[in-house]
Amino acid sequence: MTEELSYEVLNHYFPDFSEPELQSQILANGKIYRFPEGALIMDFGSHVRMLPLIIEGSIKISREGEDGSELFLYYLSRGESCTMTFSCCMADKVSEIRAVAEEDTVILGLPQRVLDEWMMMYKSWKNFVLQSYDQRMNEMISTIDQIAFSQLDQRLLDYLSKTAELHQSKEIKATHLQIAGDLNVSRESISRLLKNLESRGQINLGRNKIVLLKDL
Amino acid sequence: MTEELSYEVLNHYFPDFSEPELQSQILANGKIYRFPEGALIMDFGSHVRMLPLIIEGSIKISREGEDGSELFLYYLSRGESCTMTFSCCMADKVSEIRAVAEEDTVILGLPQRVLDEWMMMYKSWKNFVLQSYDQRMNEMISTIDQIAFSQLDQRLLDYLSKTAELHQSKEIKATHLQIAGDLNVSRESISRLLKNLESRGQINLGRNKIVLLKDL
DNA sequence: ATGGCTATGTGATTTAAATCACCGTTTTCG
DNA sequence: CGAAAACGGTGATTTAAATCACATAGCCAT
Repeated sequence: MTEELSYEVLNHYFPDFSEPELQSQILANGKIYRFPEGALIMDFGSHVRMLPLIIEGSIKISREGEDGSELFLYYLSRGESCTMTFSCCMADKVSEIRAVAEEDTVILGLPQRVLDEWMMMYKSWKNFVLQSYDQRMNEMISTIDQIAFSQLDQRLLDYLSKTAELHQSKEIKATHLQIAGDLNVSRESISRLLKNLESRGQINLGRNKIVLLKDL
Repeated sequence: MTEELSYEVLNHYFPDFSEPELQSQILANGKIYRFPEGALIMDFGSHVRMLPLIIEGSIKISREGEDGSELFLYYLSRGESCTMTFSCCMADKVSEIRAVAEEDTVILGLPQRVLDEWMMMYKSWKNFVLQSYDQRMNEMISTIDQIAFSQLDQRLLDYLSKTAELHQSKEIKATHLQIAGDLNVSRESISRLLKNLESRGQINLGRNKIVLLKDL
């Protein structure tokens, strides 16, 4: 959490940015930002003029319905970037999504201006951007699959395992209400399904806490 | 439907490809393919080595659930391209989606090899690719919104208006079963909702046919 | 026209999840 | 400390849509 921007940091978290010139450009133009857990990094409708690359920590991306309810889309973690933001910057549009720091998070912000220029100058930058798009596209498809084709119990299991994997821990720190919000369903449904999983020996429940037993 | 590949055709349908050199490259490397209405252009799991640009007609893109059921994602029409295919080509992966000709369709196929090269050579190509990603990303978000936040009646109305707009006609040629398939719901639900819309004076129903009155 | 598809209409029943209405328990904060 | 808020559990009821079970209507081919 005390990272300063340097060649070492850059090489460590983004080893794919291979061109030395790109590296100096990033160092020259990038700026480090820190967000404590829970901080709102970007919200629906806000203008963004900076692309965040995640150095340390992770970010939860979600979408808002008309009535203000929320839907979890995906997590971003170290070495990744926010493609939706890239789109926004390029087209100078307003954000379609909300980004909240899932843990204490350090990001490297790159100014709007350079993002497009670099596409035609540095192969590894271009590859990074295209790969990000591809990843996010696939996340979205998988989210659609879940909502359209799966029952709630499957969605819940998937959510639990994604979250456990992100934090590299079998113990998930969350309330039933938060989970229900992320999946855009009722709290009671989640409570009942969790109780069910517990009685089947798949998880242990505690206050603000869910422990996955076995491999989910 | 008798288009041959030429500068005129290219300039007409893809006026944004402004660099003369890019234009000759496209003419040199592109190949025209024709698909009759209903033809399967690409299927889940198939390998694609070509990016289709749509010259004439339109294509319906959908996603398949594990049980074989289908979900409509979006239409592509003239001047557009299939971003999902671009991703596949770049990463040499297998198709995640199905593409079916919605009408008689002419596409310009570009070989895998050139797609990436051109990104750093021609600004207008790079812009086209990034814009396509952005558009598709937004379509996906909107699909997610629909499934997650809307009731079936809203989804149906949205589907009907998208389809009417695509074909530039208030008359939609489809059976209730097809619509139900696209929305991944039961045929009976669609029949009942349509009957309802009819009784409220919003549409007229005929065999294999739905006519939108007013503006959807 | 007759018999056989395919499309549509509609009632009855079941189902997954939402909603409503409460509990008691744990945590937080004035 | 004690009150209020947050968290979690659980029954009862309602709801949107699926499913089941037919009926009827239009279309096509011999």
